[in-house]
Amino acid sequence: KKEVGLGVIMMSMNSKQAFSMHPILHEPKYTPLHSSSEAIRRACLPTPSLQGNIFAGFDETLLQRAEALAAVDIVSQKNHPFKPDATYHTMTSMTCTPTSSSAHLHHPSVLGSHHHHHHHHQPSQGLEGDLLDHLTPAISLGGMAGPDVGSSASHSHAHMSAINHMSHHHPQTMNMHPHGLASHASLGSAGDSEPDPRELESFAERFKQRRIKLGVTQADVGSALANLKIPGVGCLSQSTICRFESLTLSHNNMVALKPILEAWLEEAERAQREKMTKPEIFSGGDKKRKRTSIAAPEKRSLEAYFAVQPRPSSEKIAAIAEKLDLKKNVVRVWFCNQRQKQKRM
DNA sequence: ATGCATGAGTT
DNA sequence: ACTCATGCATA
Repeated sequence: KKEVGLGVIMMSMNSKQAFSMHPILHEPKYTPLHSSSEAIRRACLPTPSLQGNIFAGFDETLLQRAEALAAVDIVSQKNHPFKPDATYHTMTSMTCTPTSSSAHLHHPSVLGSHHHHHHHHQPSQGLEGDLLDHLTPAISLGGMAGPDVGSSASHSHAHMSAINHMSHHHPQTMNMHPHGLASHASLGSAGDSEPDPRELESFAERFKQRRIKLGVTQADVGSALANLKIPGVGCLSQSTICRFESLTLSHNNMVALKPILEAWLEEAERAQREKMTKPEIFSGGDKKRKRTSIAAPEKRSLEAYFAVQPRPSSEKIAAIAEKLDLKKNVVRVWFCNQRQKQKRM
């Protein structure tokens, strides 16, 4: 896999923007593909095909039932005086974050690739699914302490990450390629990879432990990645580092990030002396985005709907939104995020 | 540590 | 309009 193949692969794929990216800054990208197997995953999920038919007919009924289910406990009074949702985005102007200087450089994705077929979990039903399972408590290392580490927390930087991305081919048809990232050590196997969750799990744990030992915060790691100058890698947020450590990322995402964080770790340990904080470039004021908060009762209803139909149609979303007095977009995004959540490791 | 959101790339 | 990788804002 590796880059060589890339060109070829890309071309074969769809033409379009194989090399997409922005003109200028761009980044090389190699890793590829992701999975595609969305379809596969879907198939694995419970209630595959039937849903369509069944639900199609009873839609409304089901919705009501789901809601009733969800409302069971709240039944009586549930009037919310104020509006639950409020999507206030305050970000007026501009779209992107101001901070980063440059215009946009987005290019996101790192991704990984492929495979997957893991089917996991049980979607719904049990309801919620709350996830917090893991063992590790929270640690929260509050301060870090370490060497210098600026700790400063705030940095802003917008996004710039850039890692690579690619595309892939048709979902079901093929599997694509592997990502090129290195890593595969063992076993050879033909080409690619082994996703091995075990190793990822142990690496994540080791990573966290060594990071703490170095006295570096998750945010510091994220911004320090840019200093590594790895081809398409820019910095990452504290959120992403946190998710990596707690394994709350998709398997592909974990696989793609591992080599990067591994590289940082080595470098950081080698140069234990200065890693510095990034110069924060703050550009002045920004407008902060306000986070929408969905109230508990509404959330319960959404969960009930999700258990019945994780992928509601646009019309259903609209109906749900109206019923719960939430904006349609908020409901749509909630479902997207919920689906993404069940795919995490 | 997580909830809600954005955006590129696909479908 | 969706999926995925990510991030800001926040609990």
